[in-house]
Amino acid sequence: MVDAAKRTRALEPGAILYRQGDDADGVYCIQSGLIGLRRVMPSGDSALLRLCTNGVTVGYRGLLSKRPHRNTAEVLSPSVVCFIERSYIRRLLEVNPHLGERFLEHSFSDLDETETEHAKSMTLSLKARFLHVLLIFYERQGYRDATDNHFVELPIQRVELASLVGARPESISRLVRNLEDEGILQFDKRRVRFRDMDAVLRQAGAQF
Amino acid sequence: MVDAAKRTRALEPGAILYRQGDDADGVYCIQSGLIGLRRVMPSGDSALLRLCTNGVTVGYRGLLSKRPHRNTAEVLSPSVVCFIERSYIRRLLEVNPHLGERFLEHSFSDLDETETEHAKSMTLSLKARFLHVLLIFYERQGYRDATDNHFVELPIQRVELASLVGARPESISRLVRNLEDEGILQFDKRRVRFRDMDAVLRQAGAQF
DNA sequence: CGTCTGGTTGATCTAGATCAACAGGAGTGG
DNA sequence: CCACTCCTGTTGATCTAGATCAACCAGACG
Repeated sequence: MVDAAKRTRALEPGAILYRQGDDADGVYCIQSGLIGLRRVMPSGDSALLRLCTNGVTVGYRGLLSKRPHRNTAEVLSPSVVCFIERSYIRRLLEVNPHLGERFLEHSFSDLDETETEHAKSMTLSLKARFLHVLLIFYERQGYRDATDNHFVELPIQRVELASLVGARPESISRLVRNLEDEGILQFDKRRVRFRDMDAVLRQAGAQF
Repeated sequence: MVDAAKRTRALEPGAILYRQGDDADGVYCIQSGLIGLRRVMPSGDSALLRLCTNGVTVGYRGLLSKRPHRNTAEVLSPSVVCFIERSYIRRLLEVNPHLGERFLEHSFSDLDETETEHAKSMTLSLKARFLHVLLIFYERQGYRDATDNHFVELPIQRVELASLVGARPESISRLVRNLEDEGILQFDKRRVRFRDMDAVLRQAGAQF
């Protein structure tokens, strides 16, 4: 019964959970890894709207609003994802009226995040926004080495990084170069070292 | 009883329903007019995130999530607004469990709108975004004259128009001039005439 | 009248886009 | 093992949308 309703899979980057425009047939609970929600515009270019990690559920909006998914959910780094069927969610909702509130909270937090991102994209420079995403990754995945230096391994490619802040990959390249020249960051492939955390916080607009 | 819990007022532009950071003490139901939700960034500059009109309720997120309001709700054109007290909403929620779902739907639609705006701000040009807001106003308030020309009366000032698309007022001025020179729009103070609706739709990115 | 507020205009500057070339792997296939 | 192509990222040269700064203008209003 539960076996039929729940399915857990390991997925590689590039895999698609659902596509913008599809009807929702369940929700996806992210056990580990990184999922990106992407919106493709009629013009053809796309924006990476949100990143989702451990413990986050995606696809619930399409399901509960009974409308097609507005975004495409795409695996960005190797992930383990649990799919839960529509019918099973329905039963859960009947049995546990509390669950509805949980979804409401989830929706509120998504709304918060999206509003904040939108406000930032309207007011902050590319540099500030880029530093902001680096800091978010650092918060989630960051670590320190023996000599207490701050590091993160970025889980996504440059193109995705660019699409996340609404820029072109070339601009990210140049920005990275500047930041290295300023001596506040150091990049080695996907590994980032924060050489001057204060400068980073300052230039990010210091909302941390 | 109800008199104490509900209060309807007429408000002039500039009035504030609640401020970003305030605790929520109720929700505001907009009977008529135009309310803007604004986010002020730590840097000091602000973005107009959303416009709300007839029949829309604002402030419910702060109330239901028991967190301070994230945005400031400000009257943009003369409005009639009904305030409903927290305690009253609570009672309604107990009596009518259906109301929770209504809020969930509302949150979903806010989320939809914000995501779409965010995606647009990341991919579309200022011109396209500006035309888009003009079209939204036209959808809501537009009319036609005797000879079937399309018109709207913009309910807000240039500064707000600018803040809505994340631009400076000067840029809006110049953009308006261009659009007039191209002959697709004509502005007289706050009245806009659509001289070539097809061109407008085309240049807006045609998501209508 | 002056002063204020909202809007326009001009001159200039710059962040970021665009276009094009190139470089380093990582496969893949002979 | 080498040659080939694909894929991601970097770099250079150039272009342009939009910001910035400053002046100015018209209407409202005391």
